Amino acid sequence: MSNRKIKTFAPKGTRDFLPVQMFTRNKIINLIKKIFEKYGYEPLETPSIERLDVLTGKYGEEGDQLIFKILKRGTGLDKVGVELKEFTVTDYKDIIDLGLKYDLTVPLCRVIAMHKDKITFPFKRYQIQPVWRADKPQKGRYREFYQCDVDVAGSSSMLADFEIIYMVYEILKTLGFKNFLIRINNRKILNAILEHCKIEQNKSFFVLSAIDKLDKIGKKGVINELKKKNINEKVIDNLLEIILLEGTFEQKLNELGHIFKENKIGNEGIEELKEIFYYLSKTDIDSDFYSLDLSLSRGLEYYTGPIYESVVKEPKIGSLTGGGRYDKLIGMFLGEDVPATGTSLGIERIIDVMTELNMIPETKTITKVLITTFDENLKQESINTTWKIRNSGINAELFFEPLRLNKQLSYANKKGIPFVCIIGPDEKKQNKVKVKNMKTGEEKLIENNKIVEFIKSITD
RNA sequence: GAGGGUAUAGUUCAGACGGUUAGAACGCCAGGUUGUGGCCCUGGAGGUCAUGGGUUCAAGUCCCAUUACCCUCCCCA
Repeated sequence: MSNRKIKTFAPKGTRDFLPVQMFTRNKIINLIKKIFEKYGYEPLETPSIERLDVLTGKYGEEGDQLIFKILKRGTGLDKVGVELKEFTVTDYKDIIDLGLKYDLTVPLCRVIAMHKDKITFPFKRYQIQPVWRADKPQKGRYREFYQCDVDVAGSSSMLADFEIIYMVYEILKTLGFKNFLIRINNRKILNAILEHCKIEQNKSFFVLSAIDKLDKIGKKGVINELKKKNINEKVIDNLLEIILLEGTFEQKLNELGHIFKENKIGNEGIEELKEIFYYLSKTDIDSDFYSLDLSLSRGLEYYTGPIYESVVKEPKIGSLTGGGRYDKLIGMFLGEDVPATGTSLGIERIIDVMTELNMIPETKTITKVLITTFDENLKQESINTTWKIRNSGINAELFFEPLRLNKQLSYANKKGIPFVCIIGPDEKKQNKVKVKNMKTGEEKLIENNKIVEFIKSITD
């Protein structure tokens, strides 16, 4: 053995998930999967890596920079000691051809374009996989994290958007969230507002991202931000007056209707939201859980219609889920537009928030029984009993080394295994197994041929 | 891309003005109990004080650089 140690640290923005953490992760993921499947959504997985041109140009300039890019084989740049004389990169494609996937929506679009003949539309799929962002990590933000997407492609119906929003509600509710808000808006309405306020196309991105910060930096903050971008004060006033419209969604939408008058895009957006809100109002969801929020814009460039995200007030961590309609994105791969809508659930953030709010009871182990090994002579007895219990479908662990009993019991105790089987000479003589309840300390001698039945009865 | 913080045992952290064998808690190992865990008691292992350089008679402590991680902004799940 070498006494040299490799310094251990996880790369920034990444984490190891130890068994105790995996239990809660799996629990949450399984619950989410079950709900997706209940609504008729089916699983999909795609590779970690994609061709770079599949990824770029979908997330905006900022997003493109955050894609992890992979050095092409054969550039020589991955070798040490090789002189690369007069090596000039004129195009990143010369040295990079692949990237790690940045989200699950773009790969979905690629899949739809590639396998259109095998897919029945509307295509309702869910996908739970890690994605990577070359970001600077901070609270609630990682460089490798799981996303969990549900989308429906091939339907323009607002029922699809409504169904997605309802699923988000059901998932958060089922996970135990009490206070959250699903904010809903529409890109068409935002575009109409920008048009109405006569904001130039090239400034629309800045304006939208400033407005999006409304609940974070307040009205004054937004005004400052917009002034910095040389937006005329009159325009700012006009803009904020609309964004800050008050009242129920109906009142807001009607007011927007008056403002837009003949604006076709704007009116389309209004009609879409009216439909979604109508469906929502007919459900069991308390209206406190969703609202029309005209300041919501969402960063990704590809959204074309209704957009939505869910947030919690405490702790401050950004959004838990986010999504919207993207009717043009698949067309970038296929050549013909396929309407689509969907959302992404941030599993990491959901878990972080649930942990911070103490919403997750700790699971120490999922093993129900430890079978101790008394000595070499009785080893086979323990093996037999272990397999008998396992074959009945109960999680059981066999202690391999015939160490002193206190070691074996201490192990069960530390791991939190609730029951222990002891098979020593006394038990063997009587053809019995001693079963100890680690919580109460109670012990019972059970007939060998009744052991499975007994374990079943106490572990249910 | 801009700014701030931190780096000492497996882990979380102490180490006033630089001064002799670097500490605690938890965890780990052994024993107290060779058929009984948790609690308690006793003992033990474990640190080139992130790396490299500098100042000094003397550096974990002061200075510089490097690296890593954390946090804030931008942006996002």
